[in-house]
Amino acid sequence: MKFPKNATKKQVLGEFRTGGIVAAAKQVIAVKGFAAATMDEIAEAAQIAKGTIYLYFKSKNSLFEAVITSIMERLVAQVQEIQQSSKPPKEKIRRILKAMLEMLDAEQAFFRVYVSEFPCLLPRSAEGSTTVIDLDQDFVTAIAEVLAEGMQTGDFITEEPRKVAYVLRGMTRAVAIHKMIEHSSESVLAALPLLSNLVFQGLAPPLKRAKSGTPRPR
Amino acid sequence: MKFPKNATKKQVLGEFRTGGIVAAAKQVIAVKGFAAATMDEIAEAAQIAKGTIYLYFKSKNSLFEAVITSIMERLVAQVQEIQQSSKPPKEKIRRILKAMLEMLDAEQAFFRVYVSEFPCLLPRSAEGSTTVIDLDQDFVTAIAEVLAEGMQTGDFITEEPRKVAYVLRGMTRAVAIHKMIEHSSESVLAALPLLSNLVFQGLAPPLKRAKSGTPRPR
Amino acid sequence: MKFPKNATKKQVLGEFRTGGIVAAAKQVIAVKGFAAATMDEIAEAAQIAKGTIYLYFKSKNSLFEAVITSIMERLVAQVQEIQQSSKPPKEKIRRILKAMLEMLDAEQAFFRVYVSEFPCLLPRSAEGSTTVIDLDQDFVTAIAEVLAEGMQTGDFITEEPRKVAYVLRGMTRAVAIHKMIEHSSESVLAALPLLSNLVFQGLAPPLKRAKSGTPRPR
Amino acid sequence: MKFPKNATKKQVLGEFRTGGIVAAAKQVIAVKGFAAATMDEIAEAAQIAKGTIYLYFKSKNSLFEAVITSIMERLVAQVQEIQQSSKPPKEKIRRILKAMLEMLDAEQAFFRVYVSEFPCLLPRSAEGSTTVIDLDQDFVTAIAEVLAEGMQTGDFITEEPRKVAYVLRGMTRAVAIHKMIEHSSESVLAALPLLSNLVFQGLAPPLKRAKSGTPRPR
DNA sequence: GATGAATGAGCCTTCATTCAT
DNA sequence: CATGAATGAAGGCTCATTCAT
Repeated sequence: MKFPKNATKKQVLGEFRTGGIVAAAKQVIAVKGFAAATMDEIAEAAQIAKGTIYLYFKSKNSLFEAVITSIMERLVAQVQEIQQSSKPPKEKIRRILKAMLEMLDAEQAFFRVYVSEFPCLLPRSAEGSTTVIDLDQDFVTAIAEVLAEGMQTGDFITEEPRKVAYVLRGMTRAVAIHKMIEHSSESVLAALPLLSNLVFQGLAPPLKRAKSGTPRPR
Repeated sequence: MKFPKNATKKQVLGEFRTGGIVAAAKQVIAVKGFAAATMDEIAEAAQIAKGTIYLYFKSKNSLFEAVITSIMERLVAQVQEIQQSSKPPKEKIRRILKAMLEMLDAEQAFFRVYVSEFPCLLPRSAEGSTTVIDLDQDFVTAIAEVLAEGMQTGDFITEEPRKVAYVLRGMTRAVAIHKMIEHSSESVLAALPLLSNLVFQGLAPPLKRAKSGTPRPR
Repeated sequence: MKFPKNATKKQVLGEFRTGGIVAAAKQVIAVKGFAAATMDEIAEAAQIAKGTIYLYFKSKNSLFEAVITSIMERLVAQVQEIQQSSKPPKEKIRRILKAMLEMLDAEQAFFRVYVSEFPCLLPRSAEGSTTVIDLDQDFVTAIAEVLAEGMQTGDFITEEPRKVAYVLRGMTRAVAIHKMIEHSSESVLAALPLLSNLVFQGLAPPLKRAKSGTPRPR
Repeated sequence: MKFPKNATKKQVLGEFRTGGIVAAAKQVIAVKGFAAATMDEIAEAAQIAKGTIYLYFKSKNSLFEAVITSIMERLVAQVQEIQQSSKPPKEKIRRILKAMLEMLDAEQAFFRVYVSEFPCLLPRSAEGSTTVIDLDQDFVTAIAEVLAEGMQTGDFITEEPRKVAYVLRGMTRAVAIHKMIEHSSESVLAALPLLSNLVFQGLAPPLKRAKSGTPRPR
């Protein structure tokens, strides 16, 4: 009666359910925010019974963690792939910025909450898993390593690559916030040249510029 | 029976209570977050009865608005003062960055929520006053005008000063997030050189363009 | 220092305050109903401080009792005067009906609650005084005695004068309810002929009985 | 999984709960009055958890509406059935009076509030449904039409059938109030002959009586 | 006496979680 | 496994009452 297939079936079904619940939760959270999202609404959006959610998630908080994780995992994977590729550091940074901006465009609806209530969830992660924090660390680490690499190649001047990694992320988020508050119709990705320039010049070794002339013509 | 003094006394007492409640709320929110902070806790922290809060604030939301406003007002005032001063644009930007970083150091406990749930509150502000949004707009506008000024003096090259203003703020917040997550003991203000450099170089007219004079010759 | 005049003054002032509070309470209750009327509103309507009410009334309930009493006292006085006058019974009943209808017109605003929540207050009267119940009893008794008198004169045939007294009152109230619900612009008093007729004919000794003597011959 | 039976089971359970809650609410309200009745007490009386009530009723007010409606619906149905029957008008009125008095006996406990705070609830009905007002209108209309019918048959003299309909109801309520206040052990229904007589004579065309003799023998 | 700021018990309502079916 | 009715703890808010001024 118990084939291996059966186990697989269950696993598949399980992942199917899990995915549907997470997707539904993401959608509801995007509209209502973390606190205001109720299990009833999520269950309805997922077209399952409320009790069923508790077969796959220990609690509301663990579901929310899964939601954030599902977004971060993809982004972290992309960034790590870029980091481990064989492009020059500046190109890597450009691609990372691009990936972040694209994610912000894609998850725009969810973003309001993603940025906003995210740190609020950090303490709660302590409950069960440290996955969200861990993922965030992986993300930052990947960027920091690209920066460190760029320092060795002379592309960047950065004494605190980790801190700068946070700053890069903060810059991309800021663009999304700008779009959100000012109701811009322009895509977040459109800010890529602006941010690239800012970063490349900003992190460039100052000597060259000092050599070539004064910024303020007179 | 009705001296001016009497009125003053009440006003003073009123502001005293208001201030105490806001301070208590700020503290509780800093620990628990907006949603999790309860009026009971805030009342206890303020050492008054729960009902008393409602003598000074219409609702939980309006109290939270007052908390955010109390922080933003000071920062906006500083930034506007800097903007209207007669310093060169770069110095203005440096001072604005400094003010933001100092605020983040001062409100460190509250910051987790300030950054985090801030956008979440924007829609709610519509309820009563538009003060929070308005303040935020004033804040961004002040920075954007300094950037615009810098563009005319040739210090900065920025086609979208407003968007860049958001980016500058995002960068300072990122430093606070870095400190928070990595549990750094270093002050947020310590990142001022890093950010100043990044911004000044990042926004500086590119060398080629600096050489050739006007960006768009005609 | 303590003249009799002083005492009088206090008494006068006391009654002045009491009257003002009762009037204010009546007005507020008329608009909001007993339960929804708050001491704050009453105080505001009376243009005094909330605490002052408690100098003259033990509690919200006792204030409400005073409000009802103030209305009933006048009506009871009128009815008793009519009862003790030397008019024929039918004329007395007519005048009593008129007095009740006029009261309902006069207290129209308050009536919604007077009729409505009045019995609800009866149990509460047990708290302090039995005045409201007592007044109501006096009222009913006066009418019942007129009916009894009319029975002796042969004007009415009523085996249960008390019960009929309640019915008469119920009829007048019904007219007020009709006006209230159907939003009639006609005065309640306009129903006096209708009610008089109904009562005089309804309570008149039946023809057969008048002729044959005993109602059930055999 | 989804038999019609299943649906029925739920429906049955739902009606069971609804009925139990309404019954419990009716009982609590009868003792405490509308305003003083708390959801806690009602839940306890219904032997369910407080939250369960909200599965079946949107709010305290809607529960109260359901309570009143549950009583009125039966009465209105009875009265309409009587009105549409083929009895002579006088018999119809007698039966309507009987139905009203029986209802008052049956709902004696609840009556104090039914009469009392009922008009107070009318404005609130506007919130959701107009059912309570509608039912009341149907009730009055049915009676008024019987009266109009009686006018055509020459049984009654009534220029304002609607107003008289209110008066008839007011008379029956008065009997219940009499019983309540005077703590009579006699049933309310016992007043049927008294009221019938009063109404039939009171509404009878006066000419016949004038013909057959003088009301006041001398 | 008069005031009105302060109190805190108590209310309605929500919603995460459970468990019998 | 899935369900969804039931639960009950907890929160925001009101308001009658008190008391220091």
